[in-house]
Amino acid sequence: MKRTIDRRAARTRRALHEALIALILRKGYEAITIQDIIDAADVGRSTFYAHYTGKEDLLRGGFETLRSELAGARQSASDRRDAGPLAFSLAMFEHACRYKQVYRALVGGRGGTVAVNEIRRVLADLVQDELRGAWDDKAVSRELAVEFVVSTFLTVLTWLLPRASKLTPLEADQMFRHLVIAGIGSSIGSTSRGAASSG
Amino acid sequence: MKRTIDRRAARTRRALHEALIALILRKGYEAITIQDIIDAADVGRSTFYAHYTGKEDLLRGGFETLRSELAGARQSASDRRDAGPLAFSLAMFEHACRYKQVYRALVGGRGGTVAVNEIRRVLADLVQDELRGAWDDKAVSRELAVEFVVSTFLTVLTWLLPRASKLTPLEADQMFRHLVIAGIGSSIGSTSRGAASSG
DNA sequence: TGTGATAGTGAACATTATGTTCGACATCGG
DNA sequence: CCGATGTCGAACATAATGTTCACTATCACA
Repeated sequence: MKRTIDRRAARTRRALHEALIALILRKGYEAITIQDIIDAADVGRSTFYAHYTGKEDLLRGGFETLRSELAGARQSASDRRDAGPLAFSLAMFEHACRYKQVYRALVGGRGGTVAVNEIRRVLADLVQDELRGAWDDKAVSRELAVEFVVSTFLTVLTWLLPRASKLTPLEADQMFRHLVIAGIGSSIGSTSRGAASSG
Repeated sequence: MKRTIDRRAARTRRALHEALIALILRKGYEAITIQDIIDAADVGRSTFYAHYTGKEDLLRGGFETLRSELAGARQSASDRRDAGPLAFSLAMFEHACRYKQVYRALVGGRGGTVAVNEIRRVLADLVQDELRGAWDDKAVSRELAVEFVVSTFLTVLTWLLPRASKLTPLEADQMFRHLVIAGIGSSIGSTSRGAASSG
């Protein structure tokens, strides 16, 4: 079988991904058509479909790099032992800060669904790893906790992106951790019955 | 001007909404075309566009009833004063439980984006109301807190729906409150830093 | 019950995007 | 150099969208 990828194929794929990003920045994900992409990438129509099944497929492919970057960041963080649990978050906020433009274009518009779902999956895998072996709760299953962590992260991220003029990744990370670990119980004065009284 | 809606118009709109729900249950939101809808509703094509700008618009319209139902439920709950803050959640879980089929079809598939966003908006308004006047936190703004509550609610809901064979709305509500108010701090070695190093 | 206003019909049309096919050509790796 | 593989690009089939228009049905109201 073929082990190494043909240069031409690699070139084509790279061109397509770059074109996609450029287009996302220019007009947002949703408005992009296949025609736009292959024009920008200077690639034949049939060639496109030889590689990807559609816009969505192409976008998804672009997240492989993110996945490995994050995995690496998390690894080194947990090696240094300076981040405690949820070590991924700071790395992710930093990543988002660096590629802010792309993130905003992806997450902002409502076309972001595909992208957000993909990010969600990448994160879910990471969090799953981190919570493994350190879970002790009768009220909430670990699966749900993973979803909770991921969705809170994304909430903070998408809330931040349109306003992230001066917020540093570190501050963002602190807000995230505050919410995820302590909830908002300390911030609403009212006493709630039965809510936090599990155990 | 016209205050009361013409019977014919009302009839048409109702037919369209019913058709949409039926179709959502049968084949999922995303796969539905305008043609499907007007066939099922037995309505002329031009008539459809005289009332709605598209599928999405039609769907959105259907949430007006949800909005008022929830507002009512929340009102009576806060009248009885038996729910503390976040009074909406139990009502919403009950609503979701009653219309489980529809919710599953809407939230489950990835076509659910439009629906989920709409639910998100309805909820955000409610939560906004409930958190008004009772917010005291330096670390997290109220706006973000609203987003946090809503997204946590939706996380619990979407996590529950595919498995909600035996969960009661009350139990769901407790999980939700636990997460939102106390976070997961008590379940992981929150301040410890060795907890996550599983490898 | 008649009448003007309003709503609905449905086929035709323009438009836009998708995804496939195929013969000819280019480039790769060996 | 050669066979395998990738690319081109135009043509095609398909499918959905949204608009138009002349005609018909129904409504609200006097």
